Amino acid sequence: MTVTDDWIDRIPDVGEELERSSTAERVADKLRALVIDGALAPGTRLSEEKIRQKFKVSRNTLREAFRLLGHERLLVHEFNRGVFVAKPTLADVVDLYRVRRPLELSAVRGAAHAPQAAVRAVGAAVEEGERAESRGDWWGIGTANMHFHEAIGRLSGSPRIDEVMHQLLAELRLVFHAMAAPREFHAPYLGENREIYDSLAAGAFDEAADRLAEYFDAAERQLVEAFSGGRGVTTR
Amino acid sequence: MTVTDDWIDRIPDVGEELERSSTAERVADKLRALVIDGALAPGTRLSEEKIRQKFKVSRNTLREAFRLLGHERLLVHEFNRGVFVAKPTLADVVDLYRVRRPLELSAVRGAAHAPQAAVRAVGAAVEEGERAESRGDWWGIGTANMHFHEAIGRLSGSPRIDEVMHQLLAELRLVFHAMAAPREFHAPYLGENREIYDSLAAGAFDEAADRLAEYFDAAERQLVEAFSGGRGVTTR
DNA sequence: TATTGGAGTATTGTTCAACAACTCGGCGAC
DNA sequence: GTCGCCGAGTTGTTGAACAATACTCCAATA
Repeated sequence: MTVTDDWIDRIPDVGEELERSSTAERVADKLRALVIDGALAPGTRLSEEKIRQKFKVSRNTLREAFRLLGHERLLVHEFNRGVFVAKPTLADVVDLYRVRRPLELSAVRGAAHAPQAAVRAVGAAVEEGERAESRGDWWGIGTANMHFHEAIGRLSGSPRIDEVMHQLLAELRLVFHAMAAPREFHAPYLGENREIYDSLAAGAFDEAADRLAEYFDAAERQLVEAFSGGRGVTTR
Repeated sequence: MTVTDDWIDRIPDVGEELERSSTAERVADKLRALVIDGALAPGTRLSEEKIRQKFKVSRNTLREAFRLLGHERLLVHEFNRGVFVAKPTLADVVDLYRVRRPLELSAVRGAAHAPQAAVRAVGAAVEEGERAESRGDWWGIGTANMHFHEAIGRLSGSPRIDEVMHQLLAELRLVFHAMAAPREFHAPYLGENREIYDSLAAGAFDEAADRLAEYFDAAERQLVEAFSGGRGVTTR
């Protein structure tokens, strides 16, 4: 009411930042980390009672957390039987790539409209991977690879695509746990990631997309092979 | 044991069919229908106590249902404040199309690999829309349009894409409730849907995709307009 | 020997009641 | 007109209870 009053409009929308989290969400976060890091092997049954004791929350809250992770497909809820760590099948692997392909490719092809910061984030993920390799951190290479593809998805500037990508990649980590030799999987793609990024940074979007498409073909083929040959076809 | 024992392998995988559903899921189904049909206007607050009385379930079960619908983005859960029927903003509309575009277009472009039944389902949705129009059922036209695009998504043969599409379209119904004149929105596109299908059925996949792309541009433009001009920019 | 049936146990599904933590609106002090 | 406080109402979380279902083991049977 005094002199100017429109400064309020210039404050950059703090919005959701100060979200407090519910207990269920925090429990879900912990559980998610355990699943993704492989501490809980695919197929493991999560007993309500035992987990409840570990986390010291009520059964109801725990069940809410289970629901959350179920929606992310990291856990599967079988009625009256309990929740299990998801155990991706060959069909799941193929399906994951069926979703990633159109989303990531279109993100790259339309990257002309993406902000510079988003492109740079892709580069940062590439470097993260290279650093991890130089210190022999194979799990770090995998993480960096996830970040790389997450950054690519972010090029499209869509929160919903971000979320879908995030979920898909979390599921993919499960796939790695379920397959035969996860250690050597990511390293070969470090070079390709850099090439994709270089094309991208140079504005050669279609070229980057073509390279990415090749990556998809190769990676999917390798995964399918690991599943069929490796260590028994996750019978399920 | 006796003569032949492999008949068991020939039984066509009854699998998931006989899934029993939890109470929470049934409640979620009812609520979803209410939201989609517009019985609950966007922005409405859903009091736990009142809904609980209506549905005669416990508060815990109800909260589980809320969580489910929250994940579908039909409800938004504000911590310590309650759940509200989602109120899509202009940004949401744009985002929805950002996701639909790559998914549906790639589904159509790759429809050569889709089974005939999937293509026929697209045609069935077209006819469903034409029937609805002939009897002046404008809401039915909208439903048929949803089915049309859901069928298109199904061309890609990916369960995950199916699920994403289903959610996106449910959200889109919310958009219609939030905008100015939903009645007249769908009818103009009936003709285009048929053309897209005809191209598809004729095996002209790229042509079908191009038509679909035009549809996206037009529909998004119209929706954005309805949001900006119509009845105040859903301030939020 | 292999299969079926059933009792008992463990686990999940759902409800209920209680209390803590928080939001919202109003009222009074300044 | 702003600030702070109080109280009513709602949500968040817990714990206990009971019903419904699945799992295990053992005996009966063919």
